[in-house]
Amino acid sequence: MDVKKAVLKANGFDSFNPMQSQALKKNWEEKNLVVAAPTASGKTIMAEIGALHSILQNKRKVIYTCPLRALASEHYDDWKKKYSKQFGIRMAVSTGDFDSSSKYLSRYDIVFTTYEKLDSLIRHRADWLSSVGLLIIDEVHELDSGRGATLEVTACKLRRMNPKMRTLALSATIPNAEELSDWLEAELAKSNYRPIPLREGVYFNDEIKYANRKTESLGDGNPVEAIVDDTLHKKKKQALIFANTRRNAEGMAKKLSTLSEKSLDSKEKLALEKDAKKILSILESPTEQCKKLADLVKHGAAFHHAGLVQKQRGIVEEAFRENRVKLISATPTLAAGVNLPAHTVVIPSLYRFEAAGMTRIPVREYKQMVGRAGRPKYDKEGRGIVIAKNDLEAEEILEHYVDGDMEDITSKLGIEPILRMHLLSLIASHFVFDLDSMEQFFGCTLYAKQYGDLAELFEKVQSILEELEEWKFIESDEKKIVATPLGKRVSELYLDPFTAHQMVEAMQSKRKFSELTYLFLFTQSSEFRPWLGVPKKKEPELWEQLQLDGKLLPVDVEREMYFDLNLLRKFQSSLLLQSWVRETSEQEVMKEYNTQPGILHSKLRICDWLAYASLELARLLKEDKHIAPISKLRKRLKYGVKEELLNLCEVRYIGRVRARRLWRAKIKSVAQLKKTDAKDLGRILGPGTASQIKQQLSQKV
DNA sequence: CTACCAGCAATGTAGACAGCATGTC
DNA sequence: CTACATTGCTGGTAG
Repeated sequence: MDVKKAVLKANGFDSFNPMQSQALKKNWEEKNLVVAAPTASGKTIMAEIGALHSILQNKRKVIYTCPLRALASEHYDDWKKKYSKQFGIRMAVSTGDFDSSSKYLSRYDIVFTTYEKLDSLIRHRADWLSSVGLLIIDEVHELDSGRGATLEVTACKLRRMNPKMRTLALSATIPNAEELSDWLEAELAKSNYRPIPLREGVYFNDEIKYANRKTESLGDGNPVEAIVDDTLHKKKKQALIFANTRRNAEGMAKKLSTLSEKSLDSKEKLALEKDAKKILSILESPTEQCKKLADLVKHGAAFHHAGLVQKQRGIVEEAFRENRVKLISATPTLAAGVNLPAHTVVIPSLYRFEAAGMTRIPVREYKQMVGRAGRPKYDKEGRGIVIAKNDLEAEEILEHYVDGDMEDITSKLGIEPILRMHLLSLIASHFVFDLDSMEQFFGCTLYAKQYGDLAELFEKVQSILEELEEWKFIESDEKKIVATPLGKRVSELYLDPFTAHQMVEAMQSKRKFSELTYLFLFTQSSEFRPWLGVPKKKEPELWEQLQLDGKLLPVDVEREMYFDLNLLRKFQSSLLLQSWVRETSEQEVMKEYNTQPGILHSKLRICDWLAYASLELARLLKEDKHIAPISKLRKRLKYGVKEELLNLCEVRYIGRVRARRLWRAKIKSVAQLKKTDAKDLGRILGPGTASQIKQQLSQKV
């Protein structure tokens, strides 16, 4: 069977594009391969060919790994549609989000994971991993990011476990791609090809100056409005605007909604009304943000950022894909996230706030955003336009961003807190058991390739080892290093060893624990970062409360207030959670803590994981007194309820709102619920829900 | 004395991965 | 370091 032909057919193409032909000339069937090409150049086709070849020809499993859960499931859906039935290929997703129970993963031919989940699978010693024939690493340039060390270590682990495994890495067009292919002992295929031509330009003084220095005049007025007006009305296309803050994204969408409204026909308006309604119905009661978004969507505009709940993001994305929503104004969520191209991409500012203050974004990120321009099958070309403040800046942007090279990729393995976590996992999984094996392992990293000298790294490693030993996660003598059972569990739970140490210390202490003690234990961890911001105005009040509640916290407040710059933010984060489990309405929580639904949800998710992890540690350490309180707290966090409602929440279709409503109607337990007449129940919860619940309760008996 | 406003200072700022076992309003 | 929009405060002025 000809794999190449099959892939072409599945994608509806007659022939390969120049980038793909070039890559296929390499010895991809035998050797490792790095493909460095622009976003949307059809790199995935290479992955598909590689995967099919490995499964059908070599009868070996494939792992596809990438930085985002959404990306993993997007590819899963797509590949499943194209190949699953036709070739009898079994596929599964394994991310923290959606897990096809790890045990059964061995039955599948392709497993889609995130870098972290793949690492976690290795930590859990999934034995099928050693029968993998091909590892596909998407977005390898992520090696340079904060999560790069995880990818680096994970790739090294898997390659060492599995010397016969081949590696296929897909990268942006970075200048030092050779270095990367050297590290992976791979062939390199580098290309600048784009199926849909991209015209990059800079807007200033009512005109766009393109890379070839040709210009296009637009109407005058506000730059973004002029470009969007041109895109929506003159060209009848869609626009994507990348704002640098959430507030900007919302403001921009609002300002531009008068433009998008003009390009809607009555059918679209009708469908948008439905979208708006859906957006409003997702939370227990619509927050300000929901109303704002719903209102904009009616006008064919939307914003998109992490403050939105996943489902709302999904609605916006779908409405854009189906061309009802004409413009989206988004933060970088959309640049690296799901594939949502638009004819024209506008970048109002290349600056973004970071720890160091306002800084200009890397060229790589600019290319990432601009790469979203041009919808396959709809557009003949795409446009990526930056707004400049003056002539000088316009020219400078053309040089540095449009014509410029992306930054080199450098290993981030040396970052200490992350190194600490991976070092423990290496020991726990027996990749490292003495100094020799340690040198061997780190010798295979990109870090070693780039820095040559490992002395500096080993100095850090040495001090980390001492720490880990002090915390009783490892034991070592002259000859060997081994992980303790505690250390092994910490590695499996995927905790930062320091977090685990703090949990252990606190739980083994004599202190009394209250709800807030546990919550702070979770929020103080590095996993919880970033902590909620504390408005200056609120600071004095919060310090005062910290003095009052200080005794409840598992830290020495008197001391930490001088050493820990984030103490107040951690404290406030734990108050947010406390407020949630005390049944403050979502709307009120948002207002009081100046946050957004999407943020609350993601924090709750993290907290649930930390709570589970602390529970596991308590079990292992036989600190039984913590088991019941943490279990209870976990459930309360899940539902956002006081303890008294937990019983009712056990029932499906009953969450925080309905449980409280029942309680007020004097129905306080499942037992009482069973005794309640269906009609009475209907009066409290509505007839539909009542019958669903009744049905469920009768089945359980 | 008060209502109002220009002008300037202060303020705040993106995203997202990990465990485990199944079902919200 | 290389931003910028929004909010809040101050002091001045007109009425």
